[in-house]
Amino acid sequence: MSDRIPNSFFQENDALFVAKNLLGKTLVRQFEDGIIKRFQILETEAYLGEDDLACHASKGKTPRTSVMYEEGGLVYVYLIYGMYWMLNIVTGSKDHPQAVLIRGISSCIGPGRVGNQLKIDKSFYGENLELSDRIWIENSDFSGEILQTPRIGIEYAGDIWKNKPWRFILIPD
DNA sequence: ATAATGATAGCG
DNA sequence: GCTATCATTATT
Repeated sequence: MSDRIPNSFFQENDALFVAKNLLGKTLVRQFEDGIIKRFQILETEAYLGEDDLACHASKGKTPRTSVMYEEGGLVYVYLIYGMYWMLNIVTGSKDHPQAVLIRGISSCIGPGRVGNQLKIDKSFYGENLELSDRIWIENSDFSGEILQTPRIGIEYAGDIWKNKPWRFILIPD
C-alpha cells in the first residue's frame, strides 16, 4: 500500500510550500536489516535560497551546499556541532537552492534526534527520494492543527530572516 | 548554564 | 595550514 511521493512534487514547489505540506506525511526508512519503519512528519522548517541568510546556500555553492542546487527530491544532510546529522529535503528546480529541514517525527522531536533515530549519516547526501530503497516519503491522510513560528537556532541570520515564520508544526488531533 | 565533538568556510 | 562557528542535545 505504498504511495511514494514523486520527485516532481518537490521540484514543482518551493521549500515553503513543501515544508507546510510535508506535515502529516509518512517518512519511511528501510534499515540495513530490512526492517521498514514509518514515521509521521510533525515539524519542518523551510530554507529558501541564497538571499535567506539562514540558509546554508547564502554562502554560495560549496561542496556542502551543492546538492541544494540540484533539482528537488534529493536528500541534503550535514553534521552539526560535531554530533548530529540534520535531514533535509531539497526542493525547487535546478539552481534554485532550497531545502526543508525535518525537525520532528512521530517518535521524536528535534532534528538531531530524528537523524539519530533514522540512522542518518553522510552516505545519505544526495539520496534520491523517488528511487532510494532506504528512505522515501509517502502520501497519507491526517488531521490536526498547523502552527507556524520563526525558525530555531539561527540567531546569526539577522532580524529579517531570523523572524520569518518558516517553521511548521503539526499538532495531531 | 554549559560541555560535548568534528566538519566547514574563511582567511592566510 | 589555522580557527571560529555551528539549522543541537544531554546533563548539571
